[in-house]
Amino acid sequence: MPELPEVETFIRELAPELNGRRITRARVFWPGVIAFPTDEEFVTAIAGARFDRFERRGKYMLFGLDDPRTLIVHLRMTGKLQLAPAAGPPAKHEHVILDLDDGRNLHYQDPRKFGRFWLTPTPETVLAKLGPEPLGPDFTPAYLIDKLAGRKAPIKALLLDQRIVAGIGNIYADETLYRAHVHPARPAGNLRADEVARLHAAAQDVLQVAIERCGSSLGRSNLQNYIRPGGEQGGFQEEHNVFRKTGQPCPHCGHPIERMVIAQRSSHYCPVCQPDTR
DNA sequence: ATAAGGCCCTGACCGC
DNA sequence: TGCGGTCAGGGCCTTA
Repeated sequence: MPELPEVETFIRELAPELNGRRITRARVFWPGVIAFPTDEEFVTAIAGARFDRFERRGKYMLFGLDDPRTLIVHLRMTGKLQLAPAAGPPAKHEHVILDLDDGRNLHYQDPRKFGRFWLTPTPETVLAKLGPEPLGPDFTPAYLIDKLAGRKAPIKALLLDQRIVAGIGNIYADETLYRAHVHPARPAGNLRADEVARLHAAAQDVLQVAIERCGSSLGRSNLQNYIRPGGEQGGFQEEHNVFRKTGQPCPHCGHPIERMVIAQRSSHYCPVCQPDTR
């Protein structure tokens, strides 16, 4: 599932390919994917625009056009952008195709149909509720201590809350908690300051290395698997310690990794290295 | 304000 | 082999 490192990889790898390219035609095969404006308006309005800016905010991709507008894409669970030579009819689960002026197509595929596109001159309205970037200057230990203070929700749930910090999903929340030796179910407000500081550092370390490894490719099927825009896999799954490793030995102590559900999400942790001190 | 649960989606997987 | 039930989960919504 695409989280911050995967989305960052998409942007980094698409930017040099798309920069300066003009969209000659847009096709939408499932209207629900266009969150704003309507799908018909989207198709008309984006034709002729040229890509010239590329950013990421949390798990959102921002494609700036050569006018005040920005194309925003969120892949949610199973969305994929792939750059390929123009082909014939749309593949299965293909919801958007942008024809480029170099003869290639930008394909959007999403089996679960959770991902969304926005075309807007005011991207801040889409991104308004997001917390700070976890690798940016506003995400400090003091900030995190303040945001968690008094909260009774499990720390895992708050790491997933994009209003607190933007870009962490289920994979990197579990890996962060493991690295910080914090049990996922502990009430966030009960964490000591040094534990929150460890979480802050662990989140930054995990995300930084995951970006260097171009994200995590895993999943039970090719459909769900995260694939980079040119078709290559990421590499960080080889460095996962706990995520989807239930029953396998903890890399540190050897105790079997356990699984529990928190905030309706699977959580994987080592009960020895991440003691439950609730 | 916070916490918890439901919803959207569909392919994979499991048990019979 | 076929079939029904369950699971996966990001963001948004409703409820308490």
